[in-house]
Amino acid sequence: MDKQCKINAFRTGLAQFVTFEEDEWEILSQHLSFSTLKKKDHFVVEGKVCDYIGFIVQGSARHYHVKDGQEITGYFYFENELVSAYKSFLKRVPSINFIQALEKTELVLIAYADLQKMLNHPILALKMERFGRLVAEHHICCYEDRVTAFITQSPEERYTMLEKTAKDIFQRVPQHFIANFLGITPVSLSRIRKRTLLH
Amino acid sequence: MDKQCKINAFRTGLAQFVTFEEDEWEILSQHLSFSTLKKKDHFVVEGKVCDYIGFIVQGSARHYHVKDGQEITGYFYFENELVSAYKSFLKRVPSINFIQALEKTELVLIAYADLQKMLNHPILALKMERFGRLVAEHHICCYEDRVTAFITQSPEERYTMLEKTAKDIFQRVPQHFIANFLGITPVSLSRIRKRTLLH
DNA sequence: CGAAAACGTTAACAAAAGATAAGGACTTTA
DNA sequence: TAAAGTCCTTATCTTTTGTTAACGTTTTCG
Repeated sequence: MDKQCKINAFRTGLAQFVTFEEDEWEILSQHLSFSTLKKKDHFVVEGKVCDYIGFIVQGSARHYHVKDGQEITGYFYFENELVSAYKSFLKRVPSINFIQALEKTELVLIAYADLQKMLNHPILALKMERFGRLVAEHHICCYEDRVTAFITQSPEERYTMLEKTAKDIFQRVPQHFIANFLGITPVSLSRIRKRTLLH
Repeated sequence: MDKQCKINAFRTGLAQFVTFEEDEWEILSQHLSFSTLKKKDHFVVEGKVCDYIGFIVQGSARHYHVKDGQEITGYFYFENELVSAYKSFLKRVPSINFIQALEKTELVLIAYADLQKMLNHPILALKMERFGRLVAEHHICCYEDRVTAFITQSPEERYTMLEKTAKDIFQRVPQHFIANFLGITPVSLSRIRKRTLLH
């Protein structure tokens, strides 16, 4: 996949937050880099500071923790979404988790240092601040829903909801990752699926 | 409690995100309003759009959902913290939960319309965008930890962690609210406490 | 002050989830 | 292509949690 194609996809994807004018885009696009992850390559590893925000042009990834030698998947990322270990990226602290490609994945990257430059660039600053704010606000809304689900719903209800709102995820992601995402074990998810099939 | 005292507390509290210069503060402070909630007064109710972000000068509040006629407490707010139903506030949609004062609570408020004015004010815009971004980023980091706890920890581990990192909460908040916050029933929390006392 | 409400604990039972292991189907890869 | 690995299901057993209800204490409020 060539760079221009990736850049175009990125620009289109950003439009849900902010639209950049030609002169702005000129500058911004000079601060981008590109990456292709093979399946199982890592975008971030535990213990290292995450230096990039990535935009997924094609492919997917998962976010996971290692606890007692076991991997626990906490989140998925798909096309046209931003991916990063935000706390690590924003606070410059070592990541407590991994982010790994689920398949061959094409990314557009913004490095932390470049982002800071743009936030201090006279022409770009205001729009970049707004962009950052809107992205962060978007994530807050997603997180609100996710925490609400853990607080107010049973595992079975969370499964049913996921099945209703993002059925395709079951075609793209191994079921035991989804179980982790729902906060239960793979065995338990298998039981819930059987149980809910028979009403 | 008089206004000037509240304004000062607010300015100090904001310093963790952004510091405003005199001329900026001059403008910003004209867009503030003030409120005192009695115990059990609501800051937001389900079904209504949340029109304010509040800064708690004194007091505390809880965030709760009503499901099957039962209240489920999802979060607490204390002094020097911002409180709002963010998704409702940011996206202008009806809130799906309530926010209620746990005791007499003194607030400094920013109305949505005023915030928008400031975000478009030539002098304030950049700093307000940054302020908004940093607040949102701060919340993202909090949410990351909270979701991680649900994914990787058992209820007992979440209780132990809370007891270690925020012991004072048990003195300020009824235990059955904390149970909800941990994602379990009050009866279950009572059992966990007994169990963990005997090592 | 006194009645009502709120709160935490405990008990008993049912339901659900975790842990472990085994088996079969499907992929990957050497 | 054969072997190894991955993945999902199922079964069994244990542990934990949910549900409901009762009890005593404390707090709230008319």
